[in-house]
Amino acid sequence: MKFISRDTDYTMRALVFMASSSKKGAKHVITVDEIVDELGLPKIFMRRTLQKLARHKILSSYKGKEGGFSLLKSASQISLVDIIKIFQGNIDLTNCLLRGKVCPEVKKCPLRKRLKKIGQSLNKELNKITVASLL
Amino acid sequence: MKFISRDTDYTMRALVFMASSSKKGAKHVITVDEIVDELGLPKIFMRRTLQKLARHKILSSYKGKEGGFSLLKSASQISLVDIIKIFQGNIDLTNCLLRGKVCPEVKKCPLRKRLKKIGQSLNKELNKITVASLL
DNA sequence: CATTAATGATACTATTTTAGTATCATTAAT
DNA sequence: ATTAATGATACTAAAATAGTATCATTAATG
Ligand code: FES
Ligand code: FES
Repeated sequence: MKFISRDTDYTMRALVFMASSSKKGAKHVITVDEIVDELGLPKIFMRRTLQKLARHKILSSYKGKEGGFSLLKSASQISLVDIIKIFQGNIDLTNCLLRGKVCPEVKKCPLRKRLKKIGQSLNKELNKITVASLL
Repeated sequence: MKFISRDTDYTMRALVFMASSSKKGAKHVITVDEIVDELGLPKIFMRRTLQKLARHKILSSYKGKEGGFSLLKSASQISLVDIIKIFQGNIDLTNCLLRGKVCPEVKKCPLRKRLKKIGQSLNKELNKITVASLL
């Protein structure tokens, strides 16, 4: 069962790379070319995912010559669950079984409540995995 | 983000139906037709999933006239996680990010360890959701 | 101010996975 | 022998994922 999509995966690697190279005091504006050369990822694909991160205010982007991307949030404020949400939507287990007949009173449904709880704790745990914690 | 596939979903509903009708003391061999009529599910699809459950020793099956399926395991011994595993494979979060460069020593990888732990507790929780608990 | 090198936006194609169907073989009751 | 069920497997359709192509916009810089 696949839990993490390619976008999420590549993105996390790119973010770790960006964080580590800006930590080293190097320039913190990095181009897509630099990232994909370093990590061996498909360029056009990566461009699209980084653009999305910029729209979500995780990165800033700079157009034109000498442009590129830089971290907008700090590495400790970007967690795995943020990235999963952006590319894969909310982690929500309650989408759910037994519709209709078996469970007519959705609001009272005990299964739903339990799944919700499980989902919440999963979110919480994944939220602790930040880019900073991977450096 | 979809966590539960159609097979898993339909199957859980079918199992709850089967468990509840055998609980009522009614006959416990039930045909696919009865299940899909009751729950409004696609028949041929359902046949295939129930056959798979039989192969996995969750159901027994009886061929021929008057045949059908019955629960082999008791409702309290069938959990959501069992069914997810059958149709969707293991719930495994460690498939994982940062291959190659960033994380050369796979065995020592702290991220991997943390994801593994999270996956284990998720499994544990989903394991508590049994068919019996949904009756 | 033209050139160059970057991202922004969006449409397109290919691949893989999921969902669902069709069919024939086998089995057991009557 | 007939009928009504599952077993096995191949097939098709639809949706999601992965990846590409292209043109527009922007900013540096000689
Ligand atoms: S099981 Fe789905 S609403 Fe209760
Ligand atoms: S992050 Fe994948 S092995 Fe460590």
